[in-house]
Amino acid sequence: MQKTYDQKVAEEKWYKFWEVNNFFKPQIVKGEKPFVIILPPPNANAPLHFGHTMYVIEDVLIRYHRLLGFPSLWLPGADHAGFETQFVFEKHLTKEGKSRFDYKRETLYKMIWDFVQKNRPIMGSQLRKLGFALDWSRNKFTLDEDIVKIVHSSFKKMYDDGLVYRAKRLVNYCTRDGTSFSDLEVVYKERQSPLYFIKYGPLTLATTRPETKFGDTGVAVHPKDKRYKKYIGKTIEIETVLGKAAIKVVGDELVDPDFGTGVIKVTPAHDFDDFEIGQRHGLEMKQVIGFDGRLNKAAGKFAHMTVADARQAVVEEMKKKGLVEKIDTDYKHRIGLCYKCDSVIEPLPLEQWFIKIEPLAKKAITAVKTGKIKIFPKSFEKIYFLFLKNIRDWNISRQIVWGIRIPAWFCLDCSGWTVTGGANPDSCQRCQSKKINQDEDTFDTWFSSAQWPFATLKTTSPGDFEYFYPTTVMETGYDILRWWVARMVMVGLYVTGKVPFENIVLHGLVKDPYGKKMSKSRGNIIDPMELADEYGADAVRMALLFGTALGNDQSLSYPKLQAMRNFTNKIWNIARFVLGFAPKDAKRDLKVKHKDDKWIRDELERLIVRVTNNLERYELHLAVDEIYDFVWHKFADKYVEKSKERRAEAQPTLEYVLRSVLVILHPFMPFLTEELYQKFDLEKSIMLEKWPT
RNA sequence: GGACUCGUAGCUCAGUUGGUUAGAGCGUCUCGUUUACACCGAGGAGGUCAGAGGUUCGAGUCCUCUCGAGUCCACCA
Repeated sequence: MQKTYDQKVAEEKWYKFWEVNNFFKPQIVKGEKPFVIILPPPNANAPLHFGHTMYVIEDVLIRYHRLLGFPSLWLPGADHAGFETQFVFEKHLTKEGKSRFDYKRETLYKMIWDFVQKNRPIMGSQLRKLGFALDWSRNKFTLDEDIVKIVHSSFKKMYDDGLVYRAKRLVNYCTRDGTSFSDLEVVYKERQSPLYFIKYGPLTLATTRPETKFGDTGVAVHPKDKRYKKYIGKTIEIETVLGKAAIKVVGDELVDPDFGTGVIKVTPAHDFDDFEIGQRHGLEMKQVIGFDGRLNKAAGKFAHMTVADARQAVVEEMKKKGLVEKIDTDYKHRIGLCYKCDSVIEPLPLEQWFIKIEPLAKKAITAVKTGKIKIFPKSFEKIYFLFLKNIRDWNISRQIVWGIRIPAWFCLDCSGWTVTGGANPDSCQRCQSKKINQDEDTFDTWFSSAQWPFATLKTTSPGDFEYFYPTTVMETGYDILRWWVARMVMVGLYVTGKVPFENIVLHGLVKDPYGKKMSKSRGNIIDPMELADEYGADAVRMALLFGTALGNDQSLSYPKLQAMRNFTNKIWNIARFVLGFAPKDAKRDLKVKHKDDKWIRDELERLIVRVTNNLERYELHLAVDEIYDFVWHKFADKYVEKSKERRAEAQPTLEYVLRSVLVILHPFMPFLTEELYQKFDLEKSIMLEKWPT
């Protein structure tokens, strides 16, 4: 045996070997329960980041269950990640002096598609580099045609069941570019603008936007504000520039009693906070600014003015009527600007698709309460329940191109909608008019990813869904428990009638060595692939598991990486010692007589029990700790040392323990263990071994 | 503002349902150049488990409060 372990050679050699021999493909055995994990699909737009290395937990579970003899499937895929991908792509366009508005919808979509396809092989090779036992023959993408079909049909089912409705929701709209923008695209800047103190009947309120007052449908104060408590729930008479009006006063926590006078006007159609307040108190939404950036006829004589002109005109008129108490000209606040043209972003109400989520949420709560789904660590159940109990209807429309287009057609004649399972209708379902246009919007990315467990299995091999669904474990970061995991439960239950997975396993975040979140803007991103090159994939895997309890965050630790690299070296050298002994000299007497042999075999037995128990509870860090301690301090330091005095007699035990250790360690360190296992000349892969009991 | 997590040896973190002298890795100190390994071995030092109070025969582990760190949500993915 070589003096040192060459991890690079081993990593490439064995992954190819496993893949070529189809070891990652499960053998379907009817009647036998399979073990199934669907890989949380990484965003297809970028290489893997450190968060993705936590997939190692899934790999350990998959490899462990394969050794136990379960037909085990780990299904890979990629997510189109709507907003984020389009945003990243536009940054590339900007570098070339272009923007998304230079292209037609279809062209833009195709360009992003190509951009994403270019990245996908990189991602694939990275997942391989880390040794992940993924069944590549079942690889899926959220925009695969067959997946899209399923997403469409789920939407249709919801629509037919009356779970889908249209409602207005505010979007960031640039009236100059004539389009809406995602939050990522809005640039917030500090601006100085006059703060007007305006008389509203008995009250005085402060606002920077007097021109939107025609859209006011309420006045809000803090519910505990003693000054105004008596007005809450009452309707007050106010004098306005357009004459007398009546308006309701509501109490809402959102109001800051210390700001201005502690009274704000509520304009649900033109302010995000006001929209929230309006929703809570059932206030009407009255649009006064149009998509052309001008006031509409609700503004009376101010109609057709631009927002800026109207503001001045309204203030002048108010001054004349004595409605302006004072003007604070020093007021500074953050204002949203269009990242492209620097215009002020106008929050405007746009009709969008919503899903009535409460009935689905109730079933998702029950699934966990009754134990059909278990959450590890259990403490996350609280968050899960809290989210589902307070859930609000799900807005699934997105005003972007990169995504699955919503299969709904609007009729210009009867204003009705025709929703299909994807097919293009030739006429309106309601009035048979041919004048129909498909909705421009695409689905929220989470709407498709919420269907991932069944959408994937329904579109791989025939019979897959019936055999592998419900899946066994959904393992992912706790940060997307609500956005993704809870929604998978809801939509999965709704569409298939079954839970999408039986266990939810949540891991924590990987932060930089100083405990800070890794992010591009901080510039503290560490490439996991570089570390895998330096320390070896096995060591990186172990370092991620060692010493971090499930669900807890960890800071990347170089000492830990070193320790695990040293551990690989230790095992390599134990093997060198054990296998370096000429086998012909060994007494093949398997009867254990010596107390040392008995001791180490007992210890091994105990280790197996503990590791097995810890794996069953998803306590991987404890399993790793047990193995580390056994291998280094019991096997190497004690048994191997003492065996030197009676080498021939100890040889069978040395070999036996080493081989068992390799099998136990294989889920954690697949490359090293395969490399060493091969030295036993057993002419098979360690992946075909049995988990010792 | 709401919720959650964390605060245990110099550093990074473990410590299942409360139960004997609180553990690991790294670092540190002493010794050791024994042919598996210096990416090593033998041994040692180091903690009033953030603070205060409470429940209990017994608390790092449960409850309350205080202080500190971080994350999520409140707008969005």
